[in-house]
Amino acid sequence: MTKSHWVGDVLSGSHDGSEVELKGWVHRSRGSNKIRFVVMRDSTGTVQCVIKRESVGDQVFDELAGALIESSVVLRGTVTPTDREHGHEVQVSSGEVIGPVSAERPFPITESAMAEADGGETEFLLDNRHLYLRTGRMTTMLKIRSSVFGAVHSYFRDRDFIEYQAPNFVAGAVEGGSTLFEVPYFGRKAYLTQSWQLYAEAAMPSLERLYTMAPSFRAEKSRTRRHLTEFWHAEMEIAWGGNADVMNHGEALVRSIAANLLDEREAELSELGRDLDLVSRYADTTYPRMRYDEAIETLQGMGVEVEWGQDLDYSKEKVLTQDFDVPHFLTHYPRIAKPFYHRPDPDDPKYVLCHDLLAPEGYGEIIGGGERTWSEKEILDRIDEEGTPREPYEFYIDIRRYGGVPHGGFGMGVDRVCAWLSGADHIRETIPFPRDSRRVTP
RNA sequence: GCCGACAUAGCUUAGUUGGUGGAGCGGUGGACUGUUAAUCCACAGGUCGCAGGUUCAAGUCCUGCUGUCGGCGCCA
Repeated sequence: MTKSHWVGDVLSGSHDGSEVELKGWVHRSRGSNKIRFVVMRDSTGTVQCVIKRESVGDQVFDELAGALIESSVVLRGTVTPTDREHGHEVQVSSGEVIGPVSAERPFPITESAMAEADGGETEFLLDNRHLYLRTGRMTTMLKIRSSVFGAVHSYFRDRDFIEYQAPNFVAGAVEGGSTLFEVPYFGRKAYLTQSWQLYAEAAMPSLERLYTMAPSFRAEKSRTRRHLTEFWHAEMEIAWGGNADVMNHGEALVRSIAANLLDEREAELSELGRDLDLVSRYADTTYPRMRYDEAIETLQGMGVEVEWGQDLDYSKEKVLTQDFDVPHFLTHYPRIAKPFYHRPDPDDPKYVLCHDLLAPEGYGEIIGGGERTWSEKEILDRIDEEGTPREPYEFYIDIRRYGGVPHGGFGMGVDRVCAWLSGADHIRETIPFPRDSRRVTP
């Protein structure tokens, strides 16, 4: 039952002049009662198949002519090169419908639904996400997504990082408590994890270089093109490394993802209308680093009202990044703006050793990371200074009690990187079944 | 949590100062031997989101509700 031939190979000319058996779905169908053109789709592309009544006989012709859009079919025939639009066609000699589509319930996603969406997403398409997945745009995006995921794994594995898994049910928060999803847990309360980080630090003394790519959950009621409540988080942690080491990995990772996309998915990027020169620039250029103070001065110089000590919200980020043509690192935030696990800068403890990587074109923050507070005294001071209770973090503090070492790591929003590199209008376009504050179905 | 917009056929939509809701796509039937979102003819398909109100009369005006979309705060 496996497939012997693929549409992509027909299109590339590998099967010119030979017999093929194509298995796929009817993308479009048109014709007369003597000749029928079925544009067949499989995961590798679409090809026009020509069915003539005189060649296949009445029974086969009528069966295939009656196959509505998205019916699954098998078509056998000879591949012929052609000057017409597709370059290659299949002259069908036989075939059959495998999974019909009934006229009472035709495939609901029509040209009009697609045309209006234009890469964006209507309520209708979100409601019919399970069917929208098989359209050209989503298929292309999912291939790009797969390459991004593959590039992340390759980057870390090529550098001897160990992939390491943390639990998804957790007892405490990494970020602010208000963004936690609470779930019933046998009469107690548990939460869905927001980050792998705290549990990764526990394995840092064991593995020294570790990474993961896993979902994180944040109950933010954010309704923006950059937010999901369930998003894919690529995180890493290294022992014996400081802020700059971590940042170097962040930059190298993002650049290798861009380079890999150009290598593997140039055609798909072009299909989405992405400017390949931009992606090349993201792969080839060094990402500048700017201290928080410098960013504040720049913003103030632009007339933006911002005070030292404030975290930079998206409106500020947007102004700051509008002139950037590559991602920029922002480093050394004031310690009052960041949580306790960020290590204060020994040169000036007003600041912490951290960094955010801001993507250009308004795609926002794609990486957040830094050096961890690693001595027992320092971590206890910072927890108390924040007014955070110690109890839930005892296991985390223990890591410092038994041979603490300098270490650090970052988290990268994989879906955001997909959105940015593909030029998507909305992060939702990059994930099969997006989850946000108002939608958990389908 | 806050601000804004929208809701008409399966889809995309038109609908004027309030006066018997139209079209394109998709579907059905028919015509057509090379179509490219095929074309042409015909047909079917509507609780105008829900509930009230104003009016002789509401898709249209008012109020409430629901849902969705966009944005902010927060973040990756």
